[in-house]
Amino acid sequence: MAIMDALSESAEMMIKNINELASNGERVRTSDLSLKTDLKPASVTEMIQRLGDIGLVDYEPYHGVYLTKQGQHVANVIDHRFNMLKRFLTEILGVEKDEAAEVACRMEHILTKEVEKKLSSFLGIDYDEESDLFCHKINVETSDESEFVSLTNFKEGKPGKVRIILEKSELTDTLSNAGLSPGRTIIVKKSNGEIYDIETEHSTLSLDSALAAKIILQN
Amino acid sequence: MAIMDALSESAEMMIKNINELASNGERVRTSDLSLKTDLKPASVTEMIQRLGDIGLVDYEPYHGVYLTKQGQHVANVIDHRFNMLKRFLTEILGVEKDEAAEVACRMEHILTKEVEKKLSSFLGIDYDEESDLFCHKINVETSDESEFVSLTNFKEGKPGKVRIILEKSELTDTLSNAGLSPGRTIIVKKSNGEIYDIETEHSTLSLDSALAAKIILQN
DNA sequence: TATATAATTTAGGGCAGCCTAAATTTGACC
DNA sequence: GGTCAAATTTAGGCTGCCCTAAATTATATA
Repeated sequence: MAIMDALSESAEMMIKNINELASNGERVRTSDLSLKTDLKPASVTEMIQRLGDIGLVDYEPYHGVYLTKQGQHVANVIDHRFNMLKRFLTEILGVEKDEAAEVACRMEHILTKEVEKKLSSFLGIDYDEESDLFCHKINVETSDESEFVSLTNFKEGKPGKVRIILEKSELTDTLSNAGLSPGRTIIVKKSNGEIYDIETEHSTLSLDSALAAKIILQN
Repeated sequence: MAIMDALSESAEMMIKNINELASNGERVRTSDLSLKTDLKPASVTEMIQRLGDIGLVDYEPYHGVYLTKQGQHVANVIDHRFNMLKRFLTEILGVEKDEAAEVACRMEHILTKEVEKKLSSFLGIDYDEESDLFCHKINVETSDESEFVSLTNFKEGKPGKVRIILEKSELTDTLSNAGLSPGRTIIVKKSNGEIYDIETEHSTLSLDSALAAKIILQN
């Protein structure tokens, strides 16, 4: 982990891009990295030489690079962090896909291992302490069919399942009694951005936007 | 907002620190900024000169700086982002306070306005579109007494109120029936990191850590 | 296999952000 | 009001990361 702490955002991005271009077993070429990173070839060369010096890539002049075991580990960690952050931004916050990807791409270099673990468990991903990696299960449950969005962003008229309730007031019990609790299915009947009319399995109710924002649904 | 996009992390940090040292109406001195930022005085001078050039601070050589209206706005935005991020990290993810502050301090420079808004509404903070500021209410509800942490991190023997349940299986109803649902008070009787023995208002039960991690409590 | 072209690297330059060391200015005290 | 210590700025250097232009190497093709 001391490895990761010493890497700059630029260095990590290069490793990430090498990993993404390394589909087959062949070395990744400077020109391909240049295209993907929007850096000039000379800048790519400079960076991969530096990465070679610290043992993260195997660099053969004029013939490209591949990730070493160490480099692969870094790539895996970054990849996992990116996926988690993007999922959080889109599914929980309701940020639009492209912007979520951009922001996640900046944030991925900042996360600590601790925050990574917590976010992981928040999103319901298992972490394997042994291998120090938890990349395997990340995409299993993620289908475009089923997205998590806040009630304020949820499509009207369609049934949605309540997945998360972020509640700080005493209204919680009221909501639960009305059928609005994790696991229940509800329908957003009507909304004007201020007030949200909800139909639950055995009741109807209205919420203000502040409260609605705290309820996360899955379609 | 185009202003914020052009600022480096270093520049934003300097503005943030100037703001924090500007308790009274006096100019903030180079030496104080040097101490607070862990930069050498010469480096501080260099940065505040640059900030002066772009109109974010009023810089008088040998006499320190204060934030201009524009600079104050930047400081407010950063401050708000920091508070939101720290709250999210501690209350929602259960990250320890100091680490949360460190990570939030890095992330605050990356957030876009869009993500800022979404996170804001996720945390239940109102955003005033008119003034383009939403800093006023951020600290109102934040008391050190009352923190949100996952059940796996919750102190044993102390009562806690269930605030969030992240549940993906059919166990939700069973938990609800047993008294473990948002709004209910429970006590973590005993845990070994694997199994958590819980006492609810009208029942007792055991959870595995995977499930326990999905339950967020407030003390 | 010689050569033209494409790919890559080297050389050298710029900028941001840090540093140290050497001026410079301020302000307090006699 | 002069002097001296402390605070501040200037000067100049270094590194990371980016660039362009020139040199070098690889390779495809005649």
